[in-house]
Amino acid sequence: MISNSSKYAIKAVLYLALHSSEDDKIMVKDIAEPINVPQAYIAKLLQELAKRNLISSTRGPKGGFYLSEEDKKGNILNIVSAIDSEKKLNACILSLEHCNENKPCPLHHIISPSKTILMKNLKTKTIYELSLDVKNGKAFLPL
Amino acid sequence: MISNSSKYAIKAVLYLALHSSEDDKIMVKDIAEPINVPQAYIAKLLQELAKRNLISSTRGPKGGFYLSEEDKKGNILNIVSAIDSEKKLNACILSLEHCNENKPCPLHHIISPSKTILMKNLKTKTIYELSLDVKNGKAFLPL
DNA sequence: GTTAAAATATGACAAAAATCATATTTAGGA
DNA sequence: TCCTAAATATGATTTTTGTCATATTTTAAC
Repeated sequence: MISNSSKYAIKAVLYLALHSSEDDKIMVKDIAEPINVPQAYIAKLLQELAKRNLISSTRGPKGGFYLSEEDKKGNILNIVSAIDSEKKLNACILSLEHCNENKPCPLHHIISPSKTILMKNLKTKTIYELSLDVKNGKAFLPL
Repeated sequence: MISNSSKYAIKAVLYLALHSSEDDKIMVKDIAEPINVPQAYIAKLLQELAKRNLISSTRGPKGGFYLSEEDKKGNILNIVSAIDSEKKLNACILSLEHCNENKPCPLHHIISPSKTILMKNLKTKTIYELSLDVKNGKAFLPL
């Protein structure tokens, strides 16, 4: 339901939230190591996020990836949606089709509460707020 | 987190719960079609479940798969565990390591409530109870 | 016992996801 | 303006997952 790629992307974005700014861009090679994801792999993911304006980047010397103030207002669900396909996300965790509150499949009531909560939580907090938790010692890195 | 194979297995088991008994075994070819899963594929999955005693089977003429009374007391989590690896199941939905209540990663509180609920729900109801929901019109098939 | 009907075991093949490699484009600084 | 440092684009390779095929074993019925 949530791919490995998404998880890597989340790691990278949180890393950027904590360590980058418009004047302090970070190159892929300096992101890959601390978050423990292969460089070529995370590069591809970051490029995709940049293309969708979820993170920012500039090329050339002194270039790199960073989060603008606007970017920091984004949420985790945005990241996951960008990497995984929309369909996968909306699918029931057990991918049952034609299944809803009115005409539930036998598993609907088993699955749907957790899905509802997950979706809500994934978009409630901003990237910025999540990074604050780390600064305040309420949460810990590395992931 | 929950593979396609698991979902197919669940479908098949629910089908067996509704249509089979010790005196009424069902051959793979008669399961594959109604649940809309390739025969050779579901066969492999059912064999795995049978090996782990989550469902029952006998070979030869008049043979087939079925659920014993004991089998019907099982839950969905058993099925999923048998097909997907233990590690995958226990992993955080975002597969963050070394992450717990005391030392949560930034996403822990976003993820863990939904995971807790899912795990609980997956083992609360028995296969039998789920099949009753269908008989009573509280839930609907096919999935 | 022999036969036929079923599951079982094994493994080949295909598709998708994850990983890695390389050539191209852009931007800053000498 | 030219060189170099960075992202970007593209796509090749590997691994995992899903799908299919076939030979073997077991069991019931005659």
